[in-house]
Amino acid sequence: MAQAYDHSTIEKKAQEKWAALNLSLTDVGDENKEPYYLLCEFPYPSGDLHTGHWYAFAVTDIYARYLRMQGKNVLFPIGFDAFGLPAENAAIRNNADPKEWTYKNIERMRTQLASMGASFDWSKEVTTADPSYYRWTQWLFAKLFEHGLAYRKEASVKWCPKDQTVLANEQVIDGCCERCGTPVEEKRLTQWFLKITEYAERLLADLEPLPWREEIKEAQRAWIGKSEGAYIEFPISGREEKVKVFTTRPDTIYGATYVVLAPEHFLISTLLGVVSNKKEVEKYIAATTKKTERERSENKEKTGIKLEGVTAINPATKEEIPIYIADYVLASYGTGAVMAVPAHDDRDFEFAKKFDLPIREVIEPVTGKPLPDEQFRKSIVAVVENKKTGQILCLDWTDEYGGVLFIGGGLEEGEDPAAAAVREIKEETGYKNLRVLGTLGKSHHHYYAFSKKIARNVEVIGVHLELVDDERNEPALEENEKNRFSVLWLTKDEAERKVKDENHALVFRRFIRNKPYTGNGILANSGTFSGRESEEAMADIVQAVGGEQALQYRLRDWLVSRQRYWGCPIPIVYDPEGKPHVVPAEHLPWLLPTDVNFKPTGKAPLASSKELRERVTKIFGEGWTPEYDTLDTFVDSAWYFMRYLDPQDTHSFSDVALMKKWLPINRYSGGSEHTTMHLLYARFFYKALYDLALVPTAEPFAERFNRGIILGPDGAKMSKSRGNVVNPDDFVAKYGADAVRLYLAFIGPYNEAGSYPWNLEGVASMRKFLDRVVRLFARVDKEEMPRELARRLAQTGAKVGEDCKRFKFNTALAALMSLLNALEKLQNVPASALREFTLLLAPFAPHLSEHLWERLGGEGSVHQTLWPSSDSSLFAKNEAEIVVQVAGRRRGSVQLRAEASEAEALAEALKISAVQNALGGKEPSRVIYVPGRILNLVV
RNA sequence: GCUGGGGUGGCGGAAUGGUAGACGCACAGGGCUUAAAACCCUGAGAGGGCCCAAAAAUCCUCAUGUGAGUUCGAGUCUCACCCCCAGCACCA
Repeated sequence: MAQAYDHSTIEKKAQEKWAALNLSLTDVGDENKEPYYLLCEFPYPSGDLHTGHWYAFAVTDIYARYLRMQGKNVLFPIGFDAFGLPAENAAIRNNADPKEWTYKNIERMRTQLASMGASFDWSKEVTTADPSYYRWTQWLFAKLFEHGLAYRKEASVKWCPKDQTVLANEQVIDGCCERCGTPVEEKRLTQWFLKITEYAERLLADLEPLPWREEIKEAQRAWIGKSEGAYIEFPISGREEKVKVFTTRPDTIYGATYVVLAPEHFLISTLLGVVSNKKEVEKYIAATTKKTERERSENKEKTGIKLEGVTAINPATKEEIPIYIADYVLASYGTGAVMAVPAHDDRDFEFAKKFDLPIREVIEPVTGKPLPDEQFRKSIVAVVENKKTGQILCLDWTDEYGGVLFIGGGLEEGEDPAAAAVREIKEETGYKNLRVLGTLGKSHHHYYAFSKKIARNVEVIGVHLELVDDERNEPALEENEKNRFSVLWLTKDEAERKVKDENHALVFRRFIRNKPYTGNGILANSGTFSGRESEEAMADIVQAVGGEQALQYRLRDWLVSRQRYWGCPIPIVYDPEGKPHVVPAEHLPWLLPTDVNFKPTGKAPLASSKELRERVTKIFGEGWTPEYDTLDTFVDSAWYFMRYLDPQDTHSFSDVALMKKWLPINRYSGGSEHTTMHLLYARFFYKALYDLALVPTAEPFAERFNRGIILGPDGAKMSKSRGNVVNPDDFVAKYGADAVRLYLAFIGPYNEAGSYPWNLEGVASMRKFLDRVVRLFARVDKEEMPRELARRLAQTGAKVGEDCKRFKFNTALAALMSLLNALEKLQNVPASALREFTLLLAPFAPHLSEHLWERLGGEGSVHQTLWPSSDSSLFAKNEAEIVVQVAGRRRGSVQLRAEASEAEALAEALKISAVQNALGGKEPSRVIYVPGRILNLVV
């Protein structure tokens, strides 16, 4: 074999050595070294280590090893997120014990994780399915319950009919179960919730100062989904009840021409007594509640039904307006009821069109910015449609300020806008037969008419017309309008693209695209508020209609009940009256019973346990009953990083002093798929504990890095069905773990969530690099280190260190490769240079580096040695290549002393013939000189 | 649709406003070899000019999605547009 070393022997030996030296064992009480807590998301013990695991753990391990060489006391723990569905599903399939399945997998994964050379501190291992762990999950749940942060309510929940369980909102993707893809159903059950909504504002605000990548923060913000608005009550005519709505646009209330309730709205049952179309309404509600979430959102065609015989009163206009029920209003957001303003909301507009409801414009859009000395004028913009060809009539203005516009023109004193539109069209195009389809409310347009050199403030009325036939006269153009434009018929798409004028575009959008105006503007038809700016008047309007300013969040409380077996039992028992009580601490861990039937029956598996019922009776008395649900596994993983500090603690979930010392976590490395769920839950949980004075800081993670994903060699996501799954073990066997680590580090930047195809030649090329390193070591000699080489090593050391800090392992490795290229060119390779090279390589290829370290006669382990400190005097260069540019283009370069003066540099530069050529005999009019870098001669 | 992140060779990717394409893959030519593999050396963004001819060096032009702008100098900053990816999405 042409490989220069035997990786299996070397790797085995190195791992044994590290184990004997307790290399990755962290003394968390150490007071001498600076603590650094490096956390990886812990794996689910699915049984086999795949490429994703390697990418997650082996690459982060590089950083752990680097930090140790920086003299840091590094805590780099690992554990298993061991509760969850796959174990239970496997158990159902094989009629086995989920516990056995899980622990067998954990055993297997421990060996596999060790094989990558990851320097985890196994003494801190945590397994969420261990009673010694979940005892504290239960304890923490009890704390939340005692402080009102865990509560029970009957709620409409997402139910997966296949897995026979309730799901969290987050586990529903496009209306389907995240795990099995089955469309979810709605079910009303009494469930446990954690009050994450109470922390919405702080989860949002505390995100701001965190130095995380914007995409991570933005995803969390979107998930929390804050909006500012107001609650406003709409009285129901002749009744006590009121419809309370949430709106972000109280300024549009004068345009609210109906009210809509969600089908689940609590008022409906009362109102059903008085409506005259009770049967139809009930039918509609039955039909919509039967629909799955998916069906509701898939079919965006608006449906709904009017409540006949009852009306609401618009508190602003005092008008009676109809009440509808429609499933486009969500019961779970705001108040489950909305005031509909069809003129200024897309959804209400669509609904109003379908049910033929009045559309009242109360916002006049404003385009352009007010200018000094404006001339006021009234005008029209006419959008003429030829329904036969689907084209729109436009004018192409040929003068220099022109462009494509619709027909526009001034309104004569007292003239009807529609009539003015017809007149303008005739004058400018000659078309005779037009039908007016509709007109729009006013908008305002500020602009500067260059051709006339005046600023204008135009009040525009949009008119929509249809061309009846092609009959046409000569246009009746005024003298100054002749030859200044041509008539143009454009398709709708062309017209949309070519008509740039903002105000014209508004009219087009409204008539042709059938979209309402949803922006701000000047209030109209709004009583005493008419004429004011919509944004500015908002607060006054809320006050005038007796509303209250309010915030709403998209985030819902966290549903944590699961009707599954393999999870942490909820530590709750019910007294004979059915009131919940927490299981007292002395009875924790509240063990998961083993005498259960976990075949999916639609009932919680724990309900089949005789032992659990007897346990409750025995401890609490006759008539007491257990809670049968288990906790969402996201609860288990919301606090595991605290347990790592003190995993065997039997008195507390973690140690106060250690938490104070080690939290917040310095850097949390994980996958982008956990940005919204796990990361948000963990932040919430931590904040709740902070408020109970159980943890020392308000945020758990100082830094968060999302890594990317490794794709198959074909550039597609790895999947068994595609047959593009790469098994890292094959590569480890052939090229060694070090080569695989190197390849994953080199594949792309680790500090961003990109996606990188696995190159089948990649690992081999890394092995080639390592083989070259080994061959280089055969050429070691005792020469003194030349200064130039010492500098090169120092520079590389600094570069590699910097890149490691930024998780840019790809460029760190590139620097090492360049260094190797340079070393290979040397006649004599000094041992001291090889020693330093080994140190720089150690975090990346830990096994081989250990071997080479021994060959060089190094003491102890290379991984216990400090990173080479660089002598800063080495960085001072005495000579530098100065690039010479003429007018910003490179024309050559000169070698100069670093401190050379501009005059010296210029003199040298002028000797270059290419520079002379480019100057063309002229003297440079200006010289820019950046010492040590560049000399730019401007002609 | 909204929000965020991107767009650089055949590919993965590099570049504090200062030599664009580091480093590597794939590729081509050469060496070693009976031969192949392995290994080593060399080349390479595209185009052009120079030349009897070929090769190399040197030289010139064009090149970081498109178009404009700021600057002595732009992959990097500003504006507009196009495209890709991710998150959210009937959230009032």
